[in-house]
Amino acid sequence: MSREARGDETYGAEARGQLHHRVPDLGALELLLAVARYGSLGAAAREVGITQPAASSRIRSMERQLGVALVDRSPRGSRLTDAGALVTDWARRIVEAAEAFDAGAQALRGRRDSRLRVAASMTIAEYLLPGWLIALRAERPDTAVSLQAGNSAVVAERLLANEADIGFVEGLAVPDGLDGVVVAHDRLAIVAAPSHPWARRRGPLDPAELAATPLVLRERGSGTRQVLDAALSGHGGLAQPLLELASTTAVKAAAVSGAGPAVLSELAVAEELGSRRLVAIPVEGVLLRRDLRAVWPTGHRPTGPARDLLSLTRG
Amino acid sequence: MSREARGDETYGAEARGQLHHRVPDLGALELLLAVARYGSLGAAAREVGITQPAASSRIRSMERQLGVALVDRSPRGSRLTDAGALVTDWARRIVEAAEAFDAGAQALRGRRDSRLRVAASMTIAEYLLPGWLIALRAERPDTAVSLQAGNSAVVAERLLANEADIGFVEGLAVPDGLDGVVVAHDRLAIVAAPSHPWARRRGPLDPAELAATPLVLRERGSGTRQVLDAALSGHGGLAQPLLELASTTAVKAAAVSGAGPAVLSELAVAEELGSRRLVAIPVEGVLLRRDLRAVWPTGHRPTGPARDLLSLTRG
DNA sequence: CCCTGCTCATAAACCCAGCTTATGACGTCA
DNA sequence: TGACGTCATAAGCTGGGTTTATGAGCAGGG
Repeated sequence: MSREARGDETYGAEARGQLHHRVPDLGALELLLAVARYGSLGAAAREVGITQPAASSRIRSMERQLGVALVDRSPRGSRLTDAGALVTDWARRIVEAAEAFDAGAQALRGRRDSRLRVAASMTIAEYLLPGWLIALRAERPDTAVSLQAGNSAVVAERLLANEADIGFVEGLAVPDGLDGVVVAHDRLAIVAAPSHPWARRRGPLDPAELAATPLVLRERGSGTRQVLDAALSGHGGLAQPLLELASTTAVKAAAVSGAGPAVLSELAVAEELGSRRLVAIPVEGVLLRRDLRAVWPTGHRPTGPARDLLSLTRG
Repeated sequence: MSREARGDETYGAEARGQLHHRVPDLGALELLLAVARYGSLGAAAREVGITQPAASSRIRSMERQLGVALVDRSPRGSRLTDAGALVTDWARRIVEAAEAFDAGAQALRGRRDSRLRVAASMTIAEYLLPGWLIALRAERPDTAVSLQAGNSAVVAERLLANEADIGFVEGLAVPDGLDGVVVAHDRLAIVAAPSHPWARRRGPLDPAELAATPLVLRERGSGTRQVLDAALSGHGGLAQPLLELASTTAVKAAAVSGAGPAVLSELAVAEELGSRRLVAIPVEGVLLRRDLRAVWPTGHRPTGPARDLLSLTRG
């Protein structure tokens, strides 16, 4: 019983999880980007390593799938239609996410004998490192990178055992035995669904009010939770949480669906803020800021590839 | 001559454009997310509408492809490994980009008889609208949306001809015959590669210095170019551009590769700023801000689905 | 203690999407 | 008019991902 195409009048909860039926696969999207760059199906085909008929057929089936003409064919080449340009822009974002995935996955697989061995905390590995690795690949294409993710203690241990060349940690202090520099900041953002009353406030929130309000939070012991506890200890301490969830994603989902205000790393909610699925609530006079640092064993400043990476993260 | 797997020691310029050989396809990524949610291969399989053996095989081949164990199998279910959790986070970003693509593409295809007909400027259609459509689908799953992208004049024309129910424009003024409200702001950002001297400045840039410096820009007549011209007209006017390029993407690429400072919508460079592939240069005393407005024919405040959408964009 | 029910793995057969090669039609330009 | 570029069409092959059928391992209850 093959799954047949449903009519598309309605998408309930089931819509999620069937995306690959309605979104062209990565190969097709890469092909589309190549067509945009080269203005020719044949040239694009060459670029992605297939033949011209294959490219022609693939673009055509993508147009059928989307129900939109993407390309204006002419004997002198092919240009994107207006709709095609828009689709290509959206496609580019998928491909960029795939590049980040690839860079990260490659490092994750990288064996211990890589030229550059990185140890990083979860937040950094998740949000920042892929971008850095892409930049590094652009500048030094032959640097093989391996990545080990873990908390500050793990990072320190790896560095001190000379099993990593450079580390990245988030936290209030630099672990013993390590030197470091701040490479970025991770502010905690108070976020709520746009429908929440806080989203309509004129002025910033009072710290005491924040502390007194039940929030959606990560469980006790998580990094963000620690920073929040510390910041609000002088304002009466944190109220009983509204929800305690195990993952950043779960917290985000709860906030988006309107369960209540949540506190999350700015890095984690950047996209939701941009599209206004969430709104940031300013708070007055509390420092919800956490330093992200590159670290190395005291006295052993990074050299070689590690230095290349470090210089990327600081500009 | 089949393309055989190259050794992966080195990736030069050719790495781009072969992503789909190293990144699992969307179906596999969705399956992985489902495994993360349900903690079971079989349940995940059911969720995405395939059988358990298919899921098992697919996860296994994904692990082979990435060279990393993603899932810890046990007779009581399956949990992600540490590496698997990281991979899943990266995968989620691809899937989210695919959701935005899908929401946009669906609207692009939508016929004129859709319940909600939207006309939007390019910047808004490209960056903001997909997120809004996802949110709208979450709240009103049965609202069929159609999208027409075009400049302010096109948007106005559609609205006045009653061929669109709501419009979105970017620009200095509201077109004649329309009413509107500001739903977001689009600041122009001065950006440069982290290696550029401006990235190391202590203080903000002087407007006159900005005006006097050759920049990488969109061609004359583009929206961002107009705003920039207007803002700097009082400071000696814009210098001869360093490069004039036809697309936002091309400008971004030039800036990232270090050609020189560029001026782009904040929306267009948010991701690059996050990963520090580009750095924003603050400028003093110039208003590089552009309002993004929802608009409708004077006197015809949006009702029904259009009103739902409008309320999403404003909170 | 064994049975039932959950888990995941393996094996064999099948199907179709996308590939290649070969060819053709259409425009443009010298 | 002929050469070169474009894209389209047709026929045949291949392989990845699917299905069904089956088995093995572990947990908990009668």
